[in-house]
Amino acid sequence: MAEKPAHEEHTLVRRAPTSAAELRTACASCKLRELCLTGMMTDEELAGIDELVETRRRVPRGEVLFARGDTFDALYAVRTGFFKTRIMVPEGRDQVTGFQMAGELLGLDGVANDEHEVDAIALEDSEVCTIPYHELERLARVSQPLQRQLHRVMSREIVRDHGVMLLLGGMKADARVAALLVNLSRRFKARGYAADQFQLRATREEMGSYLGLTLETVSRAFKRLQDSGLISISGRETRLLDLPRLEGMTAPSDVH
Amino acid sequence: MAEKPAHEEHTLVRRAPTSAAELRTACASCKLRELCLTGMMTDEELAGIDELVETRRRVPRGEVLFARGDTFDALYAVRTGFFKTRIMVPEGRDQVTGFQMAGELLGLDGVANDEHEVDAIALEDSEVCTIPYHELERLARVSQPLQRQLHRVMSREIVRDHGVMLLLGGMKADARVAALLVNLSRRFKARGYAADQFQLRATREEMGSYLGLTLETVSRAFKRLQDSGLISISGRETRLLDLPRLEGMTAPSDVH
DNA sequence: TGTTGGTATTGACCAAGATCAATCTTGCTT
DNA sequence: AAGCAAGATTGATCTTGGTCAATACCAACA
Repeated sequence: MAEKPAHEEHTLVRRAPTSAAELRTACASCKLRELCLTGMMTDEELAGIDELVETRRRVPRGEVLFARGDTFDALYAVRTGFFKTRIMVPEGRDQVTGFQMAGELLGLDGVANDEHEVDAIALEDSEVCTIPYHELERLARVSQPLQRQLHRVMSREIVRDHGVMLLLGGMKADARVAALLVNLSRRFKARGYAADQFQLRATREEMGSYLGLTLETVSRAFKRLQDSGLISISGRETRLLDLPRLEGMTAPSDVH
Repeated sequence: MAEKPAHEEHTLVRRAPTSAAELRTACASCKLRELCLTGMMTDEELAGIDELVETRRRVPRGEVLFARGDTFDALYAVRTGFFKTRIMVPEGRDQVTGFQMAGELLGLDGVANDEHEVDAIALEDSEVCTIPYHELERLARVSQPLQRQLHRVMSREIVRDHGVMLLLGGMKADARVAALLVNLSRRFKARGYAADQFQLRATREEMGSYLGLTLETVSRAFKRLQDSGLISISGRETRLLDLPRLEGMTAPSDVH
């Protein structure tokens, strides 16, 4: 996973000339908008937002979109592809804090201290919309629906993290893995993809890091789920054979 | 811990008549304001905010400030006291998602879906400021500094949750307990209290639930920390004898 | 086509922490 | 002051998942 040479390209790529036609496909015409920042906004309200998205940017697989310590000045909306965010802890292993797919927002952690707190890395060739943050705040002062939506998105991130805390705090290995699969499934479904079949972009190690497990335990959990006929896996291709039962597993155990 | 009769009082208490003199002690004169929502704002900016805080409300120990499912219409700033938030999972044990002390904000999780996602419970007799959320949004559209601060506070919550995920994902029992103590210490210090001596309001069970451990393990971890001379405890009174070493322990272990 | 490096599986062993259970404290209530 | 209940401590097992290590798989590439 070559992550070294990517980072310097930032400014280069960000301002790369884009055809006018391409730029026209901003929020107003974006298929993902109801998942993204402008959800719930009427067409008139959207009209003024069109120029919000400065430009798009390609992020090849393995490359860093932003890194911890980078000064924060923009959010990124995933247009296509798949990302992970992670925290590098000095002297130790890093930890994955989340996976992001099309229509989801990256970078909200940077608002707190004007610098990013995590690294964001593409797990497959991806494309993001760059949303200049000061511009966004300015518009959010003008447009109440946009303000509303921004706050909702931030709050949703908080709620999501609570879910992960629940998972890490109380669930057993198999339940954690099942919870991740169910979660991905729901998100794919919300985007119009199949709920019961998708590509797993993360490695065992990345999933383990996210779930608070070792890669071996993740591997064994997958095996157990397979043996009980709940899922089937070949390569990256993952199939959820019994979604209801998988969902049933994700109830936190009686621990504590 | 009697949590039953509290809840119905909500509306009663919220609108309880407050003396005009008391109401004057709003954000502008609040000693906690630099920690709270209006931090970084100049006095002129604050002038218009004075009437933001609708009223204050007492919450006796053990009582519920808001519960999961309550419709969300206000944030609460802790003025004095100590709270926990928890998620009740049906059929199972609940999990503590955070502890909140004076100057900290409660209820941000409610923005996402217009209803609260967690229960907030006072761990000691407390007092909160009620901040009507629509009013806050309105003001945030007018005042850029307030908008800024609101976003920062939300982002900080996200970053904080990442810290907990790190803790739950990778640290051993003793390190988790040490991390909690260090965290409380820093927050007390930021509020002008002693960094190395304070009252632990949470029970072993509550701390365990927050840390993803059983109460027995928390108890044993405390013992080990005491035996190594890092802390001393008598009743609720907790003393941190070697803060640097405690901080040193909180590095996530090499697990995973 | 074979080599290589990253990824995944599988097994044997071990340790941290959960579980079960028996006191011991502490703070309230009457 | 006595009695009680909630909380805390401590000990004896048991289980889960971490650790170490060997091997298998698979795609990119020379």
